[in-house]
Amino acid sequence: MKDFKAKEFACHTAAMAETPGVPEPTLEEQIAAYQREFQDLDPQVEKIVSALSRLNRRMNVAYGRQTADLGISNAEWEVLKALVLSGAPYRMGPGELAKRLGLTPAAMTHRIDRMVSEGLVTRERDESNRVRVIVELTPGGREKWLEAMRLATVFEEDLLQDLTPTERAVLGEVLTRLLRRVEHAQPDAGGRLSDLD
Amino acid sequence: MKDFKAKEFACHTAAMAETPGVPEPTLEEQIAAYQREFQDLDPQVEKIVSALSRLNRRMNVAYGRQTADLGISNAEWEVLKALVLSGAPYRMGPGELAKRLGLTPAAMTHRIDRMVSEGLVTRERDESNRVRVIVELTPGGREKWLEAMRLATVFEEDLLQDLTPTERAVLGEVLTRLLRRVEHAQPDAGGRLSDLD
DNA sequence: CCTGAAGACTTCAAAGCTAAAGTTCGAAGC
DNA sequence: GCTTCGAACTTTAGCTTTGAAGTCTTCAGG
Repeated sequence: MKDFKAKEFACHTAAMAETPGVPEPTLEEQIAAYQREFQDLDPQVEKIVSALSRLNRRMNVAYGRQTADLGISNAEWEVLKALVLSGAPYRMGPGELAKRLGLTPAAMTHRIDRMVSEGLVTRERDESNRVRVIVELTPGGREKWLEAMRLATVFEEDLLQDLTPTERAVLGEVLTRLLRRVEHAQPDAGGRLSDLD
Repeated sequence: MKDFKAKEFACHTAAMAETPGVPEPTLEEQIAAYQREFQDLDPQVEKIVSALSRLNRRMNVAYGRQTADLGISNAEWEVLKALVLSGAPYRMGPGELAKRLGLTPAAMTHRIDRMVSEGLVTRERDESNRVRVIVELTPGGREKWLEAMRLATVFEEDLLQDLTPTERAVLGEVLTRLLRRVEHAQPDAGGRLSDLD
């Protein structure tokens, strides 16, 4: 099952000292700094963009901890997710997976290697077309995904807990609209850089 | 100035074919798949979370392209940003920078190496305390940041263009509230995984 | 002074990713 | 039937980042 690294940041080496000198700027402080250094900036726009970015980062950290607790990495969770969402027999080719996750086929090969050795998926040649390879989720892999999902949904519900039904509806609608806008302006690949839908 | 790689994804090798067989699921399709595979899931919550994540990814891709056009990487842009936001003489120590960006001191050392060789920053020992090192933004580095900022704000304004003033206000307020909630629940480090405030 | 301890970087080996060059299999021509 | 092209992985070389082990500097005792 691999060594399974601690996965908790901020511990680069044995001791890392809390560094009282670097208090990490709040969102408000940061926006003030932006305005100081770059005059023609709409603070409202910057607030939205910065909050969105920070929020996403925090969420990824939270997901990373949860999956780490389950003994899988965030990278592995992404693969499990793609396979589960593909439905039914939970099978995909490495190339298809690579495209879905936004990484190169080479990286996919290695990632699958690891996951096969951990029993999360199986890899075999398609006998009806021996150029193809089939990656299939194992029951254990599916169970891991379910456990991760249970943790994730609890976290997400908790995160949105204070929002009123109206706020939730508006937030969902507005974000979807923004997403459509970028996807339309940028129809190509999804690229890398933190996926985790 | 380095080779300066193409930086355009989706071109893993010479030809990459548009792959008509993998249409990339829409947000709606994906949520439907989630509900199929995981019954007790609130579709509204999932919609918000997924849209947020996808939106963030697209934005990072957009930022990456813009900075690439300027001849700097996204990683370098983050360093420039931290230095500019620190204000005044635009100086920070490598350790401080590392903490701010959420990477290890080792990675910071290498990143600074590259940026020094590209003339974006200078590195020298603090003569009053020779254990410390001072990284200082060069005028050229500051100019790069300004150019990147100009592009970024144009993109951001364009992204939010369709939102009414009310929607902008609500979105900013709600996102800030969510951010406060996670930051409170998770006061520690910011971790890695796509920064880009 | 000299020594020991702690702090702030840097160096080193290993992991994971990308780009580019194989490798293998299937399908279309001649 | 043999050859050539193309598709779908895999392998190789080079980078960036991490974790752990130095190196250098400062400071507190003895």
